[in-house]
Amino acid sequence: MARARLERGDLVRRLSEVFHARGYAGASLADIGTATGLGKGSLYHAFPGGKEEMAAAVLADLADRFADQVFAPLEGGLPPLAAIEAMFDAVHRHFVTDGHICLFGALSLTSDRTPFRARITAHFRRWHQALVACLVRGGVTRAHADGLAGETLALIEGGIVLYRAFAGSAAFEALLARQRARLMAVLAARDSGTAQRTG
Amino acid sequence: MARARLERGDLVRRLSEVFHARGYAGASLADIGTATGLGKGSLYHAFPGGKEEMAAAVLADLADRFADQVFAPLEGGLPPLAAIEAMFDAVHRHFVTDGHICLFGALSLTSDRTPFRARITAHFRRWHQALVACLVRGGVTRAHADGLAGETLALIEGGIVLYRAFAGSAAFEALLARQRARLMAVLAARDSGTAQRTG
DNA sequence: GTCCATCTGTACCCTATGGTACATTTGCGG
DNA sequence: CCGCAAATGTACCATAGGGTACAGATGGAC
Repeated sequence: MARARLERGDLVRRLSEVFHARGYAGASLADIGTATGLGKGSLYHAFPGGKEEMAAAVLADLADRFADQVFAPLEGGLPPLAAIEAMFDAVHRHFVTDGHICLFGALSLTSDRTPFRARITAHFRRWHQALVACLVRGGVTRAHADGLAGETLALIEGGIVLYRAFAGSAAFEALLARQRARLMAVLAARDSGTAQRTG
Repeated sequence: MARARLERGDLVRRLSEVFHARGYAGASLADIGTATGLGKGSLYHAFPGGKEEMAAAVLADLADRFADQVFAPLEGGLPPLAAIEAMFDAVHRHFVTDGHICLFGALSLTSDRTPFRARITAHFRRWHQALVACLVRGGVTRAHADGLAGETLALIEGGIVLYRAFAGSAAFEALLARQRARLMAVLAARDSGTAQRTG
């Protein structure tokens, strides 16, 4: 069998870049062909479902990455403090170091009736729940954890908007550091039994 | 002269809804025609520049609204506390009551080289600066104000992402209330001379 | 009522779009 | 070296895309 020119992982990464740069509706097959160096034949061989399947693959890849690097630490047995540090490290690595975008967020804003709506909701819901659970394990009340988790997600997603709007990661990185410190402080306070409120 | 079927304001609002629902690239002239009830003739009469001019008009309208309802209170002579309340009221009204989206944020995420890049940057930069200036007038140090302003913008933009992802405004409204309270607390603390840190 | 600029719908144009068909190449298993 | 399935490029298709041309409708000014 003829070897594929691109490993599937690389191919999906290229696709991710195209959708990132042009948006789903804005990414034409010609763009995709240029970005991947592949003709339609190869693309439709790899993704018989066409553009929609390509985007689905990118989303699935993103979901996997998050499952491994973000959700697993939060949901797993790691101590809450370490889990949250791991989450922020992963987020920083993903969005700053690797220069990715949150395609979930972009698709969420872009179109009302995207075929990916369910995936988007599931992604954020899982992230939120994992973070809440982790904070609760760290001794935070559920109500307080709920607020903190929503705030954290919003800061990250909004940070990415500003990241792109300002064409620089400084503001985004500052937001990450700030929220990381806030969560650390809350957990530390709970740990030492103090009833201090930070929200 | 024949009277236009739609006031320009209404027309722009309809356009806003279409771009909101489909994204810029995803909104076809057919969609726009359906949403406005106008044929191409009328549309191109009102916007000779086509789709791009339509989107520019929507953005200009949005910018005007923000200038009036958000920037003016912050930049004007209003007491900082009242100005910030006004800002949150306007944001709530705009995004929740009126059900609008932040087209700036959506466009920011969607495509790298959009012709609206400069407008997007300008919008967020002005908002950020106005908020910083207002907080500084309220006695907050510039560095602290800078952090708080970035955080506030990110929470609002990220809140909109979650708003749409969860298909409900509850989380967004909670975020608004939370951040409003936080800024109020900071200003109140400064006002009473306390050195309390909240970030 | 007439006039004329404004406004509007329709028919049309060219291009780019997503998608298909298929002949050709590639390279592992034997 | 051969066979064969995987992988690929090219030519092609039907349609929808944005945009233009233009004839007709509209309605205030006079």
